[in-house]
Amino acid sequence: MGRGRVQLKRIENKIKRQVTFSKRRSGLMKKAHEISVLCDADVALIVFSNKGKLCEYSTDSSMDKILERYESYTYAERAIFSSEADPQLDTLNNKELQHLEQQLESSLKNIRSRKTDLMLNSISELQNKEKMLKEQKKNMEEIIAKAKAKALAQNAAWEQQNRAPYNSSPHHVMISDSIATPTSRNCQTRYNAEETTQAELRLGKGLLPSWMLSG
Amino acid sequence: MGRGRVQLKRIENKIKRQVTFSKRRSGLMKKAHEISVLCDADVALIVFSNKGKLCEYSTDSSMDKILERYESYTYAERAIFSSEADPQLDTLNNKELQHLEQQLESSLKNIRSRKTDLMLNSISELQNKEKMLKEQKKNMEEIIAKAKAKALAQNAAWEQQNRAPYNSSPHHVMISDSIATPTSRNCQTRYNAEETTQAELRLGKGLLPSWMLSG
DNA sequence: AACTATTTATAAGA
DNA sequence: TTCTTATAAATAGTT
Repeated sequence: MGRGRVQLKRIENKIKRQVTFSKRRSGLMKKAHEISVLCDADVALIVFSNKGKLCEYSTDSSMDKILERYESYTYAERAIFSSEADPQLDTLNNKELQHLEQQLESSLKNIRSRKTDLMLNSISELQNKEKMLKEQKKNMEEIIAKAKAKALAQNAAWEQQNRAPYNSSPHHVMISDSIATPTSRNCQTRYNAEETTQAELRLGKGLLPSWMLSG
Repeated sequence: MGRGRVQLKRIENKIKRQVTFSKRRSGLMKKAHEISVLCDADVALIVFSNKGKLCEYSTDSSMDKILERYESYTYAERAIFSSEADPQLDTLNNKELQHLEQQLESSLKNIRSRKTDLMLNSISELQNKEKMLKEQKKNMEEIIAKAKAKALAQNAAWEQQNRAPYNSSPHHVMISDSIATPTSRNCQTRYNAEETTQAELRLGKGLLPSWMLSG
């Protein structure tokens, strides 16, 4: 009922899921109320959102009464099942379940840990690359500075040797154009980059990630 | 939703009521299932028909679990409300603990999700930086190449103007020394730096947030 | 939080 | 009950 067909599977987008939940919850509550009134039925509806928030609806005879009614209704079934079941088997099953739970938790832990490792490796590699590139950049800047100095010295020597200004001037201009201007532009962008890096390092070296505290 | 508008009041005609109940019950169950799947919610739906027949739906975590969860959830609330009257409530029982556990699990979920987000952001930022630095590097390489070409051209001009080899040679050597040789030398050191740095980073030395390593 | 194009649910009829 | 169909309602995507 909407602009697109809906696939019956978990909505992965968190925002979308939240919105859909909100809309459908109210729709569901409304329908629960309607069937309750129209058909004179006792309805109890309990919904825990993905985040653990509780929403409930119950016919005016109240939630507790309906749940009690439910319990008593299913009591017979339960009695049959529990009397049929061997008490020793029951215990074993419980233990088995506990064991299974622990195994699953352990697996989950491993998966999380591997995921984290992968991401950390990725970050570490990128940090290496950054460092490397910065070094290269620094070196090249030095080279450019040196070259510029040499060029200037060369021009000076040229002028001195020729003692005529008419042909030394073009050379000087050409070289400073090709070296000086781009260098200063690149210095600008470099400082920006360093600022962001410092912010990140502060995060990295910090004792406690502040976001953990905000829940 | 049908051929006529529906009044929200008990359907007096018994047959009609029965039919409507049957139709709406299945619709309600369907919707309960849908929100459960789409929004990853825990849903428990209990319907007693006018005649006392029980129909139920619950998310696969089972009716009992959800009802227990509901009890524990509301138990805490009740405990809080009556805590003024009863000072002995600080003893935590199973249900309270269960509720607490669920709340903590929910928080943990959020924290994990935010941690992942942060790491992904970090990776993305570093990738941007890498791109930027590579661009800068390329620019500088071009600049160096240009400068070198200029220098060579300048030397050629010098030689041509003076038509004497004795003073053109020193200039040429000087310039190629200041540009070509350092470039290759710096490439060498760069690779060394990369190797040692990577070893250090794998150990999480300094550059990595320490809290990430316990993962 | 509204809007609206669509899909879905369902009331009535068979 | 079940199927069909006209129509009311719900709602997905959008603003």
